[in-house]
Amino acid sequence: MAKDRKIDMVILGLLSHENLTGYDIKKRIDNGISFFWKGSFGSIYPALAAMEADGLVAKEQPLQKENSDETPAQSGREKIYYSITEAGKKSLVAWLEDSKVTNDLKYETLLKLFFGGAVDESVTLKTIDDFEKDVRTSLEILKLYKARLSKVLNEREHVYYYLTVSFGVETYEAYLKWCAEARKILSRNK
Amino acid sequence: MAKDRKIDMVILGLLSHENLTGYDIKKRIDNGISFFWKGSFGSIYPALAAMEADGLVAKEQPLQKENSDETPAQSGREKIYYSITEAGKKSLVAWLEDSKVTNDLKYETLLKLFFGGAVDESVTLKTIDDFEKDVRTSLEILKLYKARLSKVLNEREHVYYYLTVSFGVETYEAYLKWCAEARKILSRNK
DNA sequence: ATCAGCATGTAAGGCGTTACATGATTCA
DNA sequence: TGAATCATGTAACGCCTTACATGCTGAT
Repeated sequence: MAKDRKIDMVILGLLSHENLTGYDIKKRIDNGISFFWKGSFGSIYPALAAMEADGLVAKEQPLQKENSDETPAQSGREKIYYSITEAGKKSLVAWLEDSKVTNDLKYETLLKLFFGGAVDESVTLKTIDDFEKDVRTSLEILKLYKARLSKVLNEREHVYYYLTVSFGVETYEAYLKWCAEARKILSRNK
Repeated sequence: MAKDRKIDMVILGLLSHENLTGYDIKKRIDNGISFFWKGSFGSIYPALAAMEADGLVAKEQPLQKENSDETPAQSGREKIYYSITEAGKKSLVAWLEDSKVTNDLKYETLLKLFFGGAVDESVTLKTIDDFEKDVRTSLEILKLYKARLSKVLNEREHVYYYLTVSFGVETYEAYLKWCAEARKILSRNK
């Protein structure tokens, strides 16, 4: 009930660095933070519209094309850049300073594991293998990011990105450790 | 769009062990698997009703009270036990065997960290401290569970529960390790 | 020429939360 | 007597996903 759309904060946070289009925002989410947050066009565009109405973001005036004497429209899909307003910055800071957080985790993998008693052990082992494969792939990418970022840690802006990636590496390595243990225990009990 | 209500599987999984009321189901979720899955009454009761209509679960005939000559109703809130049907078991197994899983993680803590550049470092350090406090509390409980369960690992039914708890312990310990690292890096850059 | 990627948006509908309504029983 | 816990359910509403609609641009 309480207005709680976190996607708003993601957008404001990204816009606090640079002006972006809705499409850009989607790419930033997918490439940078997708391992702990997701967002779809169906949530981004409506959020941008709502926040513009609330004065938290503003459409950037596109540069006037000099060699056009007619109406500036007529083009189909044109980029719309958004910027964060002062009110938007205040809203972002208020959220950052609010100590209330909800970390909402839904591991379907663990759910399947928890109810593994209803099927043959091989089914559960397959679930673990699939999970492990995904984790290995993601972990490699995260490690690349981490290595790259560790070289520019002196620049303050990169520290926060580095720390989230580092979080990913730590948890994913814990996942792998657990996968090995789980496989051992399940095999032992055969 | 595709019918994908995971709460159904949680309920079917729990009912595959024993007959339960909606209230019991809520308690099982809260006490046993809340660190990787959540469920509210507002989702449990409608799911039970829908699954009963679909023949996946059935209302258990409550035992007839012997010393009641009148209509068996008249009592206000009476427990309603549900059992899993054969169709329900099939549905549960089909889900367990389906290799498609989605682990949906939303860490608001990491989101706040990622955008920490917009506020003073002390704010971000506070976010980390709060997170760490929660993790420590939960970890202690998980460790108790793990110790208790490790003693009954020979009984097959406990293995799956043990493994999910073990997952929790591994990841929570990784969280703590990360908290220490994060604090160090943030302080260093002051 | 056609496909992938760029780009913005809407529509339908599922899923889930919070708050509310109701009432019994147990315990301090 | 009053609070907490047990117990079932509904109502309102918010958030998000998926699929669809539309069309440009650049590379193969």
